[in-house]
Amino acid sequence: MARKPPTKPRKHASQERSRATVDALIEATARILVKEGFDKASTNRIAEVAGVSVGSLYQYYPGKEALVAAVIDRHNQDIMRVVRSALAEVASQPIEKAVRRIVAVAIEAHRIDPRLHRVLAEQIPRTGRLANLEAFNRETYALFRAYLESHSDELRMTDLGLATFVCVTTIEALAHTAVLHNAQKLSDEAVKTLVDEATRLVVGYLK
Amino acid sequence: MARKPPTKPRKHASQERSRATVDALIEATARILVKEGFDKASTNRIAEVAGVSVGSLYQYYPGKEALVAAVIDRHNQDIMRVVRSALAEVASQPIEKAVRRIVAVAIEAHRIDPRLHRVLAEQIPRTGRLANLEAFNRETYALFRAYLESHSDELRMTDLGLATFVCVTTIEALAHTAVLHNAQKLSDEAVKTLVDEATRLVVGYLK
DNA sequence: AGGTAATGCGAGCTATCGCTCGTATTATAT
DNA sequence: ATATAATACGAGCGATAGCTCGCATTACCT
Repeated sequence: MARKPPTKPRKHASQERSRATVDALIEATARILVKEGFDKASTNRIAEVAGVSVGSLYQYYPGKEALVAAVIDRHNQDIMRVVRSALAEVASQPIEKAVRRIVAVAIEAHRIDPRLHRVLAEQIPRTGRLANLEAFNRETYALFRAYLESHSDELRMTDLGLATFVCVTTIEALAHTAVLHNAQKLSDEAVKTLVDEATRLVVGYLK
Repeated sequence: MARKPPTKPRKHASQERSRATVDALIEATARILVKEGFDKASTNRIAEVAGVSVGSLYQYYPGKEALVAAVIDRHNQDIMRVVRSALAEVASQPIEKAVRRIVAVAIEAHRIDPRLHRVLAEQIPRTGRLANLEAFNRETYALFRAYLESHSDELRMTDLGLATFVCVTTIEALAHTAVLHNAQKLSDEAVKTLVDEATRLVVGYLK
């Protein structure tokens, strides 16, 4: 199988100057990924775009995979912020209303910088996906499952783990596919119908 | 954005000797993808593993992307053979029975050489996915939609295009995720429950 | 002010990649 | 048997990648 290059930062930048450098590197990586594609994201090019030398780059990151991982991380945090707050806000609502909101948020989340999201979705498998995406998924699973548990009286199933798997996978796939592969399906009107459909699908399954 | 390298074969091999060469190249590409990862699949390495010279490789393919595309093609044809026959066999059955079978087949299809499937799923975006995966999806969509049309009296929705999108996306995502990310969920028993759940999900949505 | 640590620099080494091209080998046709 | 086309070979070229290292610059401390 494939090897796994290191993705951890090297030196933890302490002064402010260096933090600016690190930011510039991550930002440059994101820009290149979006505007030039993964293959052009060489360490030399990243450093150039960031207005920083390769040497400095290697002081903070062991290679380009680590930079990409950092970008993924930042993006995931943006997404998780939205997801977390939505699931908190919805905790005490009945299933129908809650699911509808969750579906809407899933679509919203995929629309955070969708061009970056697309490139990352394509490239995540090639990077240290373990820590990043897996952690992201675990948290989503945990949050959703917690919701189901606290509303188990409204449900008809016993295996909440399985139910979580089915719901999260379904919602994520619908949002993902709609946003990334069917850009035209995204007039506000179309989003509304999609939310309706997905909600019916999931709610019908749950109760 | 990124450019798109050519993926069409060059010379159409006519003699038998050359067809053997082409086969060896494709087979070697698949083996390397599975056992060493996408990054190691250089043209030099592919030729080496195939027991063929680089020169010969470039007589038939313009580059490694084309080889990968060929592997994808072969794999997709394997899958589509299964999917097509299942959808034909199911054409006259009622929704419940048909969906159950389709879900089972989706899982089966994902279990055709799953290690190869995984690498391809990861790498398809980087290749000429247009012709390959898009064509595959179009056919799946068309086949499934045809089924829905001929059973529209059992359904309660009007927009069959949307329904197809929802069903195909959902079934594919559940099968894909279960097979690729949750290998342990795949005891025969677990597959059975998963099929049950997915069937309930989709059938409940359709009628 | 002077000293030390942190940060930044970038020419350039090595490795590897994609790919070509002149040549050798094998098949087919007559 | 000879000619012609098809196929195979692989050394090696130019490009580019990842990465290091010795040196320059800037910040911090007392």
